Amino acid sequence: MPELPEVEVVRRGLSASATGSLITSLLPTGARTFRRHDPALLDRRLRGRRIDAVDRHGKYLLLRIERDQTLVVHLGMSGQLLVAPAAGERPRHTHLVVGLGDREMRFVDPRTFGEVFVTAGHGRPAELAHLGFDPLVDRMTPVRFAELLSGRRMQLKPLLLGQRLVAGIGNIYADEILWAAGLRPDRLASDLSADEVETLLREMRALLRTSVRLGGSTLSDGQYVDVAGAAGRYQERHRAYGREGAACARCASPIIRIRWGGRSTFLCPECQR
DNA sequence: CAGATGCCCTGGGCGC
DNA sequence: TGCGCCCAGGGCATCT
Repeated sequence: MPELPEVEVVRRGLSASATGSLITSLLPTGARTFRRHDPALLDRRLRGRRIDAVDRHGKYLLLRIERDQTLVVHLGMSGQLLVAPAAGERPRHTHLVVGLGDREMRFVDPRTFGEVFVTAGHGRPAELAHLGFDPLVDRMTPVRFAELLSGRRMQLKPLLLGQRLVAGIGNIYADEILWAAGLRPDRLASDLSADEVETLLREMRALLRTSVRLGGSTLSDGQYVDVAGAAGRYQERHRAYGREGAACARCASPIIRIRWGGRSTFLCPECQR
């Protein structure tokens, strides 16, 4: 489940290995991967051009291509971007191959929740206009964050997951951030004190940064890996997600799991308030 | 407009 | 060993 830290680790890997590379071919094969436009557009807009830079907003990767094009990639639930020698065998569920001379970038996505599209310009794509701020890229002050929260009579977890307020947080990091901030997932955003708002913002940034530093979270399904195929280590630092029945690292009470909005939520019922 | 629900999809784990 | 079932959940459409 690639969320912001995992996508950032992929971004760094791509930035290091693909920046400056010439796109020599494009082979889009996955029908569901290309749902915004005709996949033939990729070849017309990108072939023969270089990759200038790799940016990210929330869970979206933004590959900046010469002559004002952006290749947007969302990994969805099971997507991987792998850079490998072009000679090697491609994994099952490879839906796009971007030729980079004697290497290639492969978009692999068994569950096809991911998406790829091309858009004009090097700013924030219009398709991503609905996204909120990125906690590691955009400037955000506690005062401004408090303003954004004060108008929302929404519970914290669905608000963090919604992408409209803040972009990049999914189910794992929502639970981890709320545990770190000591806040219950069903607290209303508009009811937080100034101190709680500040704690939430601080813990969100610190935790996401630490996860990036440790290479993100690779769960037991081994689904998430970086561009070279290596797993992350942040799952060893999880304090709530996936820890039903384990002792809370802060108060030693058992972590509980509840079904909420059709998905799992892990929390400490004692010290998250 | 917030909030709930269902759908898309495959692989892995589990019970029998 | 095999089969059916359930679960993982991001984003979006649809409805109230």
